[in-house]
Amino acid sequence: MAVGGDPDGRGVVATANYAARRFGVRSAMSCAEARRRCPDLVFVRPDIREYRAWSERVWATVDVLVPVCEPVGLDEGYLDLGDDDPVGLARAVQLAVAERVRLSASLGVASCKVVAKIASDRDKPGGLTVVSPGGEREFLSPLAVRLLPGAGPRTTARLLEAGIATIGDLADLPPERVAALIPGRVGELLRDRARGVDPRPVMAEPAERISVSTERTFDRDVTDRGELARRGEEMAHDVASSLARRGRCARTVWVKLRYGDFSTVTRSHTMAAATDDAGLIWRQAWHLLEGALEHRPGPLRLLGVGASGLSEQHQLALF
DNA sequence: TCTGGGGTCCTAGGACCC
DNA sequence: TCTGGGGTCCTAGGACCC
Repeated sequence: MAVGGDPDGRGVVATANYAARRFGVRSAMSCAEARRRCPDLVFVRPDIREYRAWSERVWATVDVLVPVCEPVGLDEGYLDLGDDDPVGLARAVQLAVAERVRLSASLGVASCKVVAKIASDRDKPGGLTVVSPGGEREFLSPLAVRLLPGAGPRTTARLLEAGIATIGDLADLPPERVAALIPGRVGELLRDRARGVDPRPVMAEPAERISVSTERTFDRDVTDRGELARRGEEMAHDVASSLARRGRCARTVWVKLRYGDFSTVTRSHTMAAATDDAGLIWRQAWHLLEGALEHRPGPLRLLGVGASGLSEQHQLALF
């Protein structure tokens, strides 16, 4: 079974059960490819409300045992287990979630986020992997560099080309070679992480949102301006209601265009004052869209509308 | 009928300001 | 008689995460 988008259209796999994974079905794979690999695959559309409800049940259970929790998305997160008996507390969390929510949880216990996350992935489903303080390098060293959070497909390809295959290889690299391979702060960050160095604390408070957006991949590439206008205006309204729901206004409006060849263009405009008005957001977005299409015409596979530069909503005084 | 959707962070150049 | 330096904002693109 796979959960994801339209298997007869342009959908991708969001996740798949272990039976499907044995056929090579993976997250982010196109549904068409997944079906080729596993012809009897059953496709299910996602039900985000259901997942949210289950997620809340899990976190309500965890919060009772661990006061400082940082959810990441719906289905994972970091817990500050303290110094007293972190492994005992981890077992208690696992047990409570199994008994009260009837879900299994995979946990990793370690001295920092990056090691804990990698450890949590080592034994699924339902495992618990402990990395003792001081054992970080030894634990990370033999693992594939792709497993390091922050080393995505691009970076991993570059590293592999240079003969760096494991996290240990990256950890042992002299700084000049890291800088040549992955310039800027990203390279330093990844090498630190490869050495088990990660100063990020567990955040008890969710971060302020800094942008809202919506985008749609069309069933077929769209050239017709009228259709683009209809779809775009809907999206502008969705963005405006998302802002209003959060009590926010935005100063920057942007559009995203993806052409038939998958190349992607963005255009943004920053206004003098922030707004949550759907009509105003749409007028800005349409202007940007027309400009982009004038610069590069062609059928669009995807259109997106977004807003950033968020501030608190405020009502101007009338008197 | 290959390649989703909602996000964050980083980079880099140009404008602008003191 | 060349063309400072540092900081911030804006824009566009890219990499990454769940």
